[in-house]
Amino acid sequence: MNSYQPVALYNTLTRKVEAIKTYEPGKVRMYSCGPTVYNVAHIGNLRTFLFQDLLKRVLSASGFSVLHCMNITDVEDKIIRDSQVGLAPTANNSDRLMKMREFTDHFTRIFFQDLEALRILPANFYPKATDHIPEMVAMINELIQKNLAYLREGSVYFRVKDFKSYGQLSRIDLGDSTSEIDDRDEYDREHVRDFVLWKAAKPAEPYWDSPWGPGRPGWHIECSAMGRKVLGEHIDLHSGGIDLIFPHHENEIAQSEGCLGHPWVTHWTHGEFLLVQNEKMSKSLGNFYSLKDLVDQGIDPIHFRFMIQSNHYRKLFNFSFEGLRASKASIERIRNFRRRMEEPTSEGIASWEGPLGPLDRLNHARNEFWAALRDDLNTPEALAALYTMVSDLNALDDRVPFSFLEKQHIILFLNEANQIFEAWPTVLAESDQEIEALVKERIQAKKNKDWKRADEIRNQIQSLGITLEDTRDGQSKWFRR
RNA sequence: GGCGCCGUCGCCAAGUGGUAAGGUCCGGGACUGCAAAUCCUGUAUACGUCGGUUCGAAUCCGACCGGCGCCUCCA
Repeated sequence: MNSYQPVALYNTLTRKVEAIKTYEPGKVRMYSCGPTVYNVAHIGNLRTFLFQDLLKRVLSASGFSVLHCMNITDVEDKIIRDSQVGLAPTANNSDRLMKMREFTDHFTRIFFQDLEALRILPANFYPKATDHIPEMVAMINELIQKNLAYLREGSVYFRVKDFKSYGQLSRIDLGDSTSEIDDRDEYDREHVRDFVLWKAAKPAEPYWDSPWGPGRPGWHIECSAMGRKVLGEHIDLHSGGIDLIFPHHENEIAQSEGCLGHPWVTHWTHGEFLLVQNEKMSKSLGNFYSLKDLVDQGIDPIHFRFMIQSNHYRKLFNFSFEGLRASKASIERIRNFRRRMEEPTSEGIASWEGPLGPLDRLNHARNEFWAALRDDLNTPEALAALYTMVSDLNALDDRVPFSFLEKQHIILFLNEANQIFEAWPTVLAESDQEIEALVKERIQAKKNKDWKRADEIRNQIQSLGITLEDTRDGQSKWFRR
């Protein structure tokens, strides 16, 4: 039996922070709404994926084994619109499907590159919608048999009024029927709230054959069908951006629970938006930065990762380059401290005796760090505990140098924390013969009080991305930035 | 119009009833050939405004102001 620490997380379903309950002890089945691959992801999308990464890492570090499934939406209106450009009106369906696949493959590749650059842990499964048409068709059939769906002109719709708990997640009041008044619906549904499960194909659109004629799945059904196939009939955790609460997640619940006849997802969790210049980012507004845009400006993806991870996932966050600089400086502080702990210990340094020594302070910080993360992923508070420890131990080490053992314990904790933040190295820096030689030459120049030559060498070394630090004993340390 | 979120030091941000964590930036000092790193240090009488509840409120209640989101595709 695994031992694990409870993790509390805000549940959109209950609007409360509550401990994650798993269907199977110690094992979290987690489903995340992934990208719609009709363009490169913008940094707002990436914030959501970073939130899911944070959640997974905290769960893993707390002793849970996480089975994670993230879908790739590779069929949808915009994908069809943008992928069919250049095809002759007479093109046949297999050409159209192939063209669409080429189009989505391109953006899917970029998506995975972004995940890698941001050190987002891969999911166990990345099912694609177009690979699961039969599963979706089967699920729609089930809903029709249960009288929760109906056919209209080659399309199939979910009958919302017959799913009694509809609106439980988004708290939408179905009693408000004013919206029906001006209903002049293009799809001829029974009710405006009804949503499409299967969309009849229009001319010159790629399609799949179905019992209801040629068409393609509606947007919501893929998550219900693939989640069920991959993770089963009881999902512990389902996550996505806050905008997916309605209608997407509400509709997923309707479809899945309509079929299963029992609750499907225990814990729903949603990440807040990222704003840029206090405005919502969206692909349709065209005001978005991609990760590549940042990299082209010389920004390290890790700095972006850290900036996002140091803010609470349920709070609106305004992206700024100033914030990025602050994040970079914060990371440097931790890296500097880590390097200090790696330095060799002088002869005869013993460990602290009595209370309030470095290990006591370390343990205090460690407890606060994990408690904050396990309390609804409170990263700002977790990092505050870490920074406080860094300041505290820097000052203490100035007065009473740490022993080798003490430093080793501190490094272990930094490695532990890095399992979440992935922002500082966990291995010793490598050495380099050429740099070593230049540093020796500079030390000699310093001894000769040849400051000009000493500064020359330092500039040369710095241009290689290396920083020098002179020490009291006339030696010099160097490391890569 | 309906539902909901947010407003804490220049910037970021924790704290949600007991008397304002932390980071960053900027200034002063120590150390230093100069840097870098590190340390020390620099009045948040104060949490959008106004009222209320309370022995006590940034934290609860009400009103108002400001910003934002969802209700249609959206991370």
